Amino acid sequence: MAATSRGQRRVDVTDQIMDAARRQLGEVGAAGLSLRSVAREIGMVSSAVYRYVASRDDLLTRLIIEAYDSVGSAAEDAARDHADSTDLERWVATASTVRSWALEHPHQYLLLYGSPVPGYAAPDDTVGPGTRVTFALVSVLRDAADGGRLRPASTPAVVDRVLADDLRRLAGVVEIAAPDRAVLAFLVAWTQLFGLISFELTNQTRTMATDPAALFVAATTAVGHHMGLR
Amino acid sequence: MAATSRGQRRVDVTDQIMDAARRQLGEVGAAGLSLRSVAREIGMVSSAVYRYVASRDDLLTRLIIEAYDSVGSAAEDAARDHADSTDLERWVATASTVRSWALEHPHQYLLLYGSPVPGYAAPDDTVGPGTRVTFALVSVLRDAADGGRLRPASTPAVVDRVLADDLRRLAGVVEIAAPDRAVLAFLVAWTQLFGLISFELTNQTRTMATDPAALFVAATTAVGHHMGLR
DNA sequence: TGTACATCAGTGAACGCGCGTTCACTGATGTAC
DNA sequence: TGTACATCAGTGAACGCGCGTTCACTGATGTAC
Repeated sequence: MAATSRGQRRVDVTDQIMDAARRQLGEVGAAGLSLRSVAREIGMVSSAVYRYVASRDDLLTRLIIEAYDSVGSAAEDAARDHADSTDLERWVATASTVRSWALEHPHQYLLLYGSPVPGYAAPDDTVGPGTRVTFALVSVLRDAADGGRLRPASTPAVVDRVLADDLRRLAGVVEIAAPDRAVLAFLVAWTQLFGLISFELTNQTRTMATDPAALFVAATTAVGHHMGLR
Repeated sequence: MAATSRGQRRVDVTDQIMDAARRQLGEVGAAGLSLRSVAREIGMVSSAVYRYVASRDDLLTRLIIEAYDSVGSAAEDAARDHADSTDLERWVATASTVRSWALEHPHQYLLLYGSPVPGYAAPDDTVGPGTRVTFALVSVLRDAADGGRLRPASTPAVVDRVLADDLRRLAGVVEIAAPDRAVLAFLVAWTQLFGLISFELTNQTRTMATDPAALFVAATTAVGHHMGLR
């Protein structure tokens, strides 16, 4: 019996394919990723990779799920590891972890949060993993709210009936007991977070900050504070 | 003499090329845009478009500049048209105009603020037009500051020396006389704005808001208020 | 106003490339008895 | 333990496609005298 059984070899080769795909994603971006060049890289004939992957779209889907799980678990870890810090510090730490992940895996980040890949429609399997980061971020707010430590700033109430309903519904979905304006502040914080990361990655902030990390921390602290975290 | 002189015809055909390119951008995205299909659409042979456009990259560059100018002037108009409103209303109006433009031209927006196009590097000509939107947004803050109407919220000062220098330098570049924390708040507002728009366009907020415009206004109002606008 | 020449727009063929996907095949690895 | 058969991984050729870009060419539009 060989040291590598048929089953073992199958997972090894699948790993090789995913590794190569991830590497190529990092070089040419999602739109340029091709099965043929993945096959070439691991020394296989192009038709052979069809034994492991159903199609190019299937490969993209796997990369997406993998990436979502990767950021997702990084964020979850950060939130868990900072359970003893102040709420605000914990928020900044979790957000910073998302940023670090993005800087380390720029193309994977852009695969998730950049332009849609032309001709590709993400299947429903990607939705679940996609919510992990957001839930990790929300958990910081929830714990603060549950602990009665939330001090949301009072902002002008431009929240109409429909929006108020949405905010309350959202609060229910993520199971937090926080006032509307805290939920709204979370949405602000959430979009600001990804907006700044995206701008950093696409160089829109190029000339702005000598120390981008410091800017990120300052911005994240400000919105976290505004959300009511202390 | 023909009604259409050689010179006139030249601009007509160039317009046709740009129109077709813009349309195709809207269908296949920037990565999928091809000179050959643009030529096909306007009933020309592919080599003929090289009389009007130096290369595919050149076409992309023109589309980018055109798009930057389009959002830029829309934002400038909005800021000008609301010069008599309150600062906060003016801010929300200008931001909403950017959002509307993005919803009307999603692929042009993504060309500017989505993932970089693989194999394409934007030349320096795009930098100038690219700053127009940002300057239009900044002008709202500047006018409020100049009028002595700015009431920036006090946020925890996690602004170290290096960042403070950057913020002061930025304030100089955009010629506003506002405290560090207002400049920081502007960067928050600016990234939040584009972050939310990007999330709307890529459907990340799909299930969240019944009325996305209401959410946008509420969010923009909150950050505008936080920036010190009233 | 008419002629000679220069400029320019558009043609069609070609080069060389890479892509996703299918299919009949060989040979090795496993399984049942 | 040995043999017969089934399963599976990988091969190589092929299909049909679209792409960017170059080049020698024709014929029409302009310009100078």
